[in-house]
Amino acid sequence: MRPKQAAAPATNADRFDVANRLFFRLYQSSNLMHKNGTRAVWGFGSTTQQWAVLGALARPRVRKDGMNVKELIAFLMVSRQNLAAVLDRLEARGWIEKIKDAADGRARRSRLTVKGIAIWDDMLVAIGDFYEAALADFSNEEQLLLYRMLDRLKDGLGALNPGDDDAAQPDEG
Amino acid sequence: MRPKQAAAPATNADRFDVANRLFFRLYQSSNLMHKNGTRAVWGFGSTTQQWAVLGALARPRVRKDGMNVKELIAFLMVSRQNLAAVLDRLEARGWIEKIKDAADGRARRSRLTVKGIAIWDDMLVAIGDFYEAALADFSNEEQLLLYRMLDRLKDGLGALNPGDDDAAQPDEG
DNA sequence: ATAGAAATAGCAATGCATTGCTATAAATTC
DNA sequence: GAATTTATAGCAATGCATTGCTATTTCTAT
Repeated sequence: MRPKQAAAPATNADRFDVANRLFFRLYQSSNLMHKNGTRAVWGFGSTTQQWAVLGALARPRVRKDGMNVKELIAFLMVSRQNLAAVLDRLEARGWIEKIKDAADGRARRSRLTVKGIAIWDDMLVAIGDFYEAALADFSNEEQLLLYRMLDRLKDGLGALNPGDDDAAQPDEG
Repeated sequence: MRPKQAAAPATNADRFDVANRLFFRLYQSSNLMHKNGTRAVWGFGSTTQQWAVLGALARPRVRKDGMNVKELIAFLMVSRQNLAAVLDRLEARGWIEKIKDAADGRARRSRLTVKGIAIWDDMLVAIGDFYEAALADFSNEEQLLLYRMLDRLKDGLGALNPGDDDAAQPDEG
């Protein structure tokens, strides 16, 4: 049973093979990002996951009032239990503080402290160097293209969630 | 202060922002891959990392004689200690066995058992479905493009390793 | 006011991933 | 033959990430 067209369409095996390599590269890239990224900010006592949280809280629109746990979970797409541990470490180090939400008595907002802001500003230099080195082989256009494809991949992977219909897309400013 | 050219060249801030979003999407995609991928093979009692090891050992060229720890570390790009724990779990479940290397008395080769091969064949169906669903929004050409970009990203991230000069690239057949 | 939903906190377990250290056995090199 | 390197194993610690469960406080809807 041959394909009808001579243009050599991808077989199921071909498709599986490409997808397999794709996700394997995702797995390897993620591990390397965490390993070498953590090394890049090791001098500050931080890790990649902590820098993700700090980066979320440092955004201009939320820097003043912080974010509550629900917002951070939606933004970072991690579990509540995982996030709580990271927030506890950041709080213990004095980089963030938990304040009561003025509007909602149940909620507590995590906000950068003065110390946290200072550390973050220093870390930004190391993070910038890390980005530059890791993406040295990519042009600006390619970086944008890769970002957009990873964004779609994230959406494709997120759509597989059974219950999580609240996959709201917070802005990223 | 306006840009000199009307073509709006990328500023340093633009470059940082794109890189920042790119790695954030990598972080999110990886988390989702592990979470939903593990759900996809949960019925078999497996996880994504275990399926990566099984997939490595199931390749035609190594299926008969297996791989030793050093080869697996180079292939999967994980630490020795992490791999040992995963291999122990697979061995305890009877999916792999550790045999003595005929050529090198120090080395032990991890090889799929008959049971492991049977489970892997079943898992392949679930994995194929997972791939299809996660990449439903991508054409064949886009999947190939994304794979190639992730491959380069992996290389860029791997080049940041201080000591690891043995970043040999094993084939993937 | 009462019931239900939502936001947080905590306990417990499993698995992944890293680093650092030591020890043993076998191969290689000199 | 002796010294070094290589491959594996084990112990210990830290951090990330998930799931499942319960409890408390507060807000909202009836």
